[in-house]
Amino acid sequence: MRYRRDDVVARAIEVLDAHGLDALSMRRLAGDLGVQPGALYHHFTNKDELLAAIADEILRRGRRPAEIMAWDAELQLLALGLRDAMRRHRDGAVLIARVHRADAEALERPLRSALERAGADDDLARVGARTLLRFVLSHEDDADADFALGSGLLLDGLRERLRAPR
Amino acid sequence: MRYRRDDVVARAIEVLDAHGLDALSMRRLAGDLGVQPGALYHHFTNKDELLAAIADEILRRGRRPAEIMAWDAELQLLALGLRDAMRRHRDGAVLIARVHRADAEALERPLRSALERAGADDDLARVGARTLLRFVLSHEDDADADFALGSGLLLDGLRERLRAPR
DNA sequence: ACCTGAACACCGTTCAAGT
DNA sequence: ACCTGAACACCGTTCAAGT
Repeated sequence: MRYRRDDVVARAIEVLDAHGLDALSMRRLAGDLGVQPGALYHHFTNKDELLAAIADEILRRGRRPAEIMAWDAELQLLALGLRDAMRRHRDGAVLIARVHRADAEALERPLRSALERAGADDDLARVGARTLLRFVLSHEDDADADFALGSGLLLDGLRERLRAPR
Repeated sequence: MRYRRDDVVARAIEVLDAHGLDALSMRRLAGDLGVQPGALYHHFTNKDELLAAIADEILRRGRRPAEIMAWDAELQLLALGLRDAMRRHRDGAVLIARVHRADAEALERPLRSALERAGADDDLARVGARTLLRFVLSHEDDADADFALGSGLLLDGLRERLRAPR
């Protein structure tokens, strides 16, 4: 049995969906692949790197093409796309939030640049993007209506500040 | 060596502060107390219950007396108090966020009732409280200015909806 | 009421050696 | 390039038995 890195990630996502993040151990995954635990360390230097690769793949699958639209509609679309991607997998939000703690930059960038194009200064763009992102990551289990209301609150706050740009 | 539940919690908080949440294992804590691992299960049915007791104690120490004030000032004060309490301990936010996932009710209640007194309907009070709480829990490491800006965004959004209560 | 001793069923990680 | 075999240093939890 011989695998490439991508095969391992794909199988890891299957284990995640079938049994959850708690069950996704290096040993369990190795056993599932019919391979010794140590073999995984040929593909990943440690478990965190495996989890990061899983998060990448989940987000890659959920990515939508960029469009030209108003900043608040774009922000809403980005947030919804992220929510959809992470909800496609068991424990998806917990996994992505965990990886995001190690590397916040990649996920925040598109949100931040949308705010910058709307005229937000550096602080507002950075904090606005971060706040919205963390909101999305922490609302996996909420009803769609609650999600809409909560993100609406944030967008209202942002509109308030962008309406009169000093 | 004989301990009561409170002694164990107090010592657990010391281990947390000195070595972090990752190092806070049942075995490590038992060793620190000079006791066998199994002894801890006389005081707590499992590790989650120990963590919940730690979170309780941290929040209890940080609690402030209620005052009569405007709803938005009260919300701000509650958020700041929670932030202060959790920042007094290493990994405090991660710990409390984890416990909060199991029991959201207790932490959200004071925020929700402040919003209800301000005239918010059930949905707005529930979602507003939850959003603000999760914001606080996910911003442990942020600068004070970023925290103020981010919570300001949320409060603006709430004010917008409470100004014209239908 | 609180603890010991000992076990059960797991973890992540390393590394020489094999193909 | 990818894997085996085997080890190291850990986990959480249970439970009969002791004081």
